[in-house]
Amino acid sequence: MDNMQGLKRTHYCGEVLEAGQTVTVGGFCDTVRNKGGIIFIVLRDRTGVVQLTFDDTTDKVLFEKAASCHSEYVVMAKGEVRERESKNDKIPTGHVEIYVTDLRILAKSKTPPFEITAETKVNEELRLKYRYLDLRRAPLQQNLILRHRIAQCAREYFYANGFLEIETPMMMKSTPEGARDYLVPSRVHHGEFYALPQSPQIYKQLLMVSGYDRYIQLARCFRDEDLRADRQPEFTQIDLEMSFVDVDDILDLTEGFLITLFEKVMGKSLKTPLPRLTYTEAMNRFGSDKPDLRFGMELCDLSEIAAQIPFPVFENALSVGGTVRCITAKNAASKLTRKEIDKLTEMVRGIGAKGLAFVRWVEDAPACSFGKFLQAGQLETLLETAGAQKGDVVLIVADKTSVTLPVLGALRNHLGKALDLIPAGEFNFLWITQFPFFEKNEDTGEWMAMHHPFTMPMDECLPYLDSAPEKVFAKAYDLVLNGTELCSGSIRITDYELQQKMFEALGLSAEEIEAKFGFLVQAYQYGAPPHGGLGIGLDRLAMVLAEADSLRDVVAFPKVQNARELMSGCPSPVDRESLDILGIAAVEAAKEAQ
RNA sequence: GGCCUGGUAGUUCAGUUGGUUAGAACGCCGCCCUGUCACGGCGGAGGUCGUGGGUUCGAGUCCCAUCCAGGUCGCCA
Repeated sequence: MDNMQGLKRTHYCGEVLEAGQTVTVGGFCDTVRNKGGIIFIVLRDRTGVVQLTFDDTTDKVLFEKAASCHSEYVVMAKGEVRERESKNDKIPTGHVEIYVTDLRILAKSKTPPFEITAETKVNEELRLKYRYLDLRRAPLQQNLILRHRIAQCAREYFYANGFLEIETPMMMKSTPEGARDYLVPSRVHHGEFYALPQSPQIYKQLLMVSGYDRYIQLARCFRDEDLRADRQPEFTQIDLEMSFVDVDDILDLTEGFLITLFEKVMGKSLKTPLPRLTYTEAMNRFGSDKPDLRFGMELCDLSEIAAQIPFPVFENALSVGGTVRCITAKNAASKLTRKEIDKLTEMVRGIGAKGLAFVRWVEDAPACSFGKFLQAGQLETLLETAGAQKGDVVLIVADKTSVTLPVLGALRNHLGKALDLIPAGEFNFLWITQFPFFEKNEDTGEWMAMHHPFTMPMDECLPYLDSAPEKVFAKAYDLVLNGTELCSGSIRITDYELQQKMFEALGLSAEEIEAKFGFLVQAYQYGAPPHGGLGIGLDRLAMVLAEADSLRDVVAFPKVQNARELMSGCPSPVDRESLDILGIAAVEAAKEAQ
């Protein structure tokens, strides 16, 4: 094995070089093409590739060394840049090569378990086990570089706007509301636990009480809940909080960041102001509080005409105060065959609907799943209300409003993908505002806080706090990008009396308030400026901007669905002694699993 | 916890109604080749068919259980 004594890297592989330069590069051997009398080695680093060339006319020892190189060997090479005899237009450095005079093999490599190529069909499980090799692939490197640039842009923008970066604790008090906490046992206090933060929420609010006025942190957050493609148990938020602001101030400043981000990182301009929909409007029009606005297919209310039709499904829904609504898939009759609609029915049953009624308008005779209940003219009225024409398919859900809207929303998303309605390369932001303050638990009939209990109700809703919870809306807002919830925030309650009232409205006893939030409630009695903030999901933002399908593509070392990390295998059992120190009894099941 | 999908050389896949020695491509190893760049030519090695049971004269194939991975519902104030 060689060392790099006497060599100093002068260039990255992806830099475009000029003939005549003497350069030194380092990287991984991508491919080694040995033609017998001439050897080409494609050398790769995070910036790109460059071709190293050797021939056997000058230095036999050097040539033999080049011949001994294999994929993923780590080498440094010094040589003279020259124009290629045969150029390759497909790569940026394809017109030059480095004619090597000094080659150092710095590390050999076993044959990797899969080929390190940009495009890959290799099973993700294997790639995650060898994550450090997968991360050598250009697409993942590009994603992590993009993520870095987003983070850099965020820091620069918010620093320039007077924000201070302040770290908040990773070990904090467990608060049983909301998501499940990851717990950290205390060695000093057996039987007591820290929690990893689900978000720095409480601390950043206290920083406002302390007068720091504008705070930002790229905050690691932890939630012990099941994973999804867009949910990892640990993630990063661009977390901020500001004093002396109301909703619009925060939205405007955030939009300013997005404009800068798109200009600097994506090289695109962003149209602002971003659209703002109230929660109610978003639910009614798109069946979702995070609608994807890259395509239409809005929901349509058919309740009025449905009330005239003696179809038991409609009658049942309307009789319990429900609703009948539809979406219309334009020109989809040929794709959405009867069989396909059956599949959709199966799908909506899986998410809570009892079924799916439809009108499939092929040729001159619309086929209607409830045709035998129709009287003359009713189908025409229904189709007209739905805005349907020949070739369209109208998909109808009749149920409680709380079922109908989200089911149609999910169906809309499904069809958007299935019918290829979503344009590529488009970034569609919108704000969702005026969230309901409370939501009713369908089973118990109790009103629960939709957001955390420090969220400020809208000023005009304050009179209804006790009398009409359904009329109370929150100074809370979400940012949505292409159907993904990117961030969430609110104006916080700073008034002690109002905070007490909120806790009471949520059914918390004085003892519970004191035990859970005593320190916070106390803090707010010493003068709290009005404040609010939000947290932007850095991982999700990177995922959408990278046009990746999963957070795993923008997180260096992600966890899989069961929250395991396949490379290291964590979580893992610990020895008896470690548990004893922490005062934790061994789990029999864990022993048996050994 | 529920539902759906998948697991066969290092990798990606094929494998007929259950029937001889489980195939291909890429990768890997060896030899040849002075302009390759998806290099080429010749030759070669490489398999506990996820695991454990069962049915059968006979199981990659059928049945049961289980593990792993992905998606999704519940869950995520």
